[in-house]
Formats: sequence, C-alpha cells, structure tokens
Amino acid sequence: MAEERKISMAVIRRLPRYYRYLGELLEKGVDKISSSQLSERMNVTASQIRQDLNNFGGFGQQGYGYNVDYLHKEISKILGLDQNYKMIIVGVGNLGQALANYNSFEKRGFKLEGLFDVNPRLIGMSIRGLEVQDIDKMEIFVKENNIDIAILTLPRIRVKPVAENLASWGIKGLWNFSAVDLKLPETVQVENVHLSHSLMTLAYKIKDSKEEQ
Amino acid sequence: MAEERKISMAVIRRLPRYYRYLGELLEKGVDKISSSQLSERMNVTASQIRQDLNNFGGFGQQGYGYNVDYLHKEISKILGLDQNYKMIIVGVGNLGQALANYNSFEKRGFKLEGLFDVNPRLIGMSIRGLEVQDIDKMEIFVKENNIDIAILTLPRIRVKPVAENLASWGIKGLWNFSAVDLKLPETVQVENVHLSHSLMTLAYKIKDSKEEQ
DNA sequence: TAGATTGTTAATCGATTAACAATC
DNA sequence: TAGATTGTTAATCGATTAACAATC
Repeated sequence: MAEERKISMAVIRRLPRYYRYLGELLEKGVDKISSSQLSERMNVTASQIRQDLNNFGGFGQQGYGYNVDYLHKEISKILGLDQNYKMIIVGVGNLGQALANYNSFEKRGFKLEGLFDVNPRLIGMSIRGLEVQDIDKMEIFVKENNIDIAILTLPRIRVKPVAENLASWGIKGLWNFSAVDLKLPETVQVENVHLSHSLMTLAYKIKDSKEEQ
Repeated sequence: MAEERKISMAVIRRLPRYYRYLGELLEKGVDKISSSQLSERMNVTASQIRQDLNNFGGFGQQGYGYNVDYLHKEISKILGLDQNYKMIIVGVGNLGQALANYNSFEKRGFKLEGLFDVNPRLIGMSIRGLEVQDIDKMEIFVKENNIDIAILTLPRIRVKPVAENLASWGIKGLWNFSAVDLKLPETVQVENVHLSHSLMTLAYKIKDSKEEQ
C-alpha cells in the first residue's frame, strides 16, 4: 500500500521545461525523441532526463525512445495540468492588471474568475470582461465559486492578513508576487515569485562575470 | 594570486532573502543578530547562514553575532547593489508597462532609461516620464547611453533576434520574461522569469498536497 | 574570566552522472 | 537477430548539517 514517494522540488521544477520542449517538438511534428536527443537540445544530461522521468514511471520504450505526444500528456498529468483551476487576482495594480490581461494561462486550464481591490478608483473597472470588485466581497465569492488559486499582487504590508483569510476560506494555492514569506497551514500551497530577488541575482551575475575576466 | 572561487547559484539565490530580512531588522532598529536568531526567523539552519556568509568572508564577531547594518551593506556589495544599472524595457505590453510603473527597483540603483516597442499604437505613449520609442532606435540608444540591462517582455517568437542584437551591442544583462531559453555569448548574463513554469509548479504542489491526505 | 557565538572542518545527506543489464 | 535506448543500480559529486576549536 505504502506508495514510495516524496519527489524533490529540483525535479518538479524541471518538469515545466520538459513540458515546454516537448510541446515545441509536437508543434514541429516530431513524434519520437530519445533522452540523448532531448538532452542535447535542452543542455542537460540524458541521464538526468531518464532519472527525472522514472520518478513517475516508465514512459519510454527500450531501443526506441519516448513518444513525444504521450510523454507530453503524461507530464501534464503529473503537473496537474489536466485539471481546471479557478483563479482570482487580489490587488489590481500594475502587475495585477498585467496578469489579468494574460490569456495564455487559460489555455492550460487556469481560469480567471474574479478581480479584487480596495481602491475605489479601480472597483468597477473592467478587464477582459471581469469587473474589479471590492475586496469586502471576496469571502463570499471565494466560497461560493470554489476558487482554487489566488494571485497576490498587492502591497507587501497587506499580504499577510489577506493570505490568512484566503487560507481560512479554503483556497488551495497562493501565487505570491510580494516580497513576503507566508507561513500558512499546510492546506494551502504557496508559490513565490520574488521579482526583486531575481533582479538582484542578475546584478550578481553581471558583477561576477566582470570580475572573472 | 589565484582567488579560490566559484560560489554556487544555490548560495547566491539565498542572498537576496538574507538581504531582505536584514533590511527589515534594520527598519525595526535591531542592530545585532546571531546566526541562530536569524535562522529561526527565516526558517533555515544557523549553520547554513554561517556557511553561506563565510563564502565571502567573516562578517561576524565571535561571541557577539553579526552587526545588522554592516552585514546588510556587505551583502548589498556582494550582490552588486552598490552599483547603478541603466535599464531599458523591450516590449511595452501589459507586463512591460507593469514593470515600467514599478518604482521600487530604482531604490536599489536600477534606473529605467528607455522603453521600446514595435507597435505604432504604443510608440509615443508616455510612462512615468519616458516615451515609448520605436525599436529601430534601440541600437543607437543602447550604445550611446551605455545601457546595462534589458528587460525582455516581448512575445516569445521575437525574443531571440532581439536578444542577439542586444548582446552584440554590448548589453551586460538580460532579464527575460519569455518562455525561451537564450543561448548567448558569455559576455551577456541572462536571468529568466518563467511565470508559466511557476504557475505549473503551483499546480503540482496543489495536486500533490491533495494526494497526501 | 566565563559565556556566547563565530568560522571552519568533518560527517551526512541528497542530487547528479556514469554505467550497464534488460528489453524493445 | 543486431542495434538502440531505456530503466535502474552504483559511483561521484556537491550541498547541507553537525560539531567544535578559536576567539571576541
């Protein structure tokens, strides 16, 4: 009964990249690929690809390789992309608006259902057919519509209480764009996008490359 | 002479987080902290903090701990935040506009100097005092103004040639928001922000947490 | 001085790579 | 069948944690 598991985050974070490359191959009409061919394209070792995939099962065929379409579908299942997710955006400032205008998330089953803000100037505004609502209405909305994911694009000071509320209302995931580390019950999954960290890392890389000459 | 180096990216990517926590402590007026106090706040081991810092030198004092202000400044130097960086945004769609409106980057020395797009409807538009310019004018602009960093927020198909041009014009870093892996001469440093990857990872975490119950 | 906490070495743990037997 | 390539075990490498001597 006891499923051996606990796959490392390092592996998981490589899956979207495999998924992307396989999608591109699919578009090009390539129907089979070996781990070594893929490794060359992706600049990783063939060994790593096989190890990564074999965490989830044997998707290939000895002597042949991997069927691109099949592997692509399997990875999408592993990542949970065969599901649909209902999302809301909390904080409709610049970044929130930008994400609201993205339509590519919907292709993968991430459906935007609501927009919320405290700012009266924004409330009532419409983005891609959705009206920005007062954040006071969020509790009822989340509960009634069974929202899965909240995109947090609000000022860092306001994030903590909002996240805690959302957690208590049964949200499953938070996509957090604020420079705050959230400590929440483990019923809620948090994925952080720390843009400032990323930019600082770029600064380091630039500095470091100069020093190497 | 031979400086022993090559610090792993794992270490580097933790530095901005240390930097952030130290900044918060500074705001609170805390002037000293031990690795174990910091480790508790940050949810990492004290040992890791000391190891990480000692890659760059001894910033603490036995029996005392670390001076918050000093350590904060030192980390900022390590990351290269004591420098100024001139940036441009290439692709002034939703995300490009959102980033253009961010003012917090400037506080750390990242100065936005120009905006570029191909879309005639966007050209001439003004964001925070900067006019969107035709991408044709980018070469001269980058060279004349010694631009350090280009923020790439353009459609994935257009990224590759633009990145290659920028590289040849002497840009030092690319902050790439498109789902493309760039292969460029090592004079150019690339930092990717793959939002779609991040969202897929969140989907996995949600799926995985459900399965665990 | 005694107590505290660093800097650093050594031990452990995990992740990546290499190798090869299994098998299509 | 022979050739190719996977799945998987074993070897290596690197990163994290533990331990403790140095020292403030």
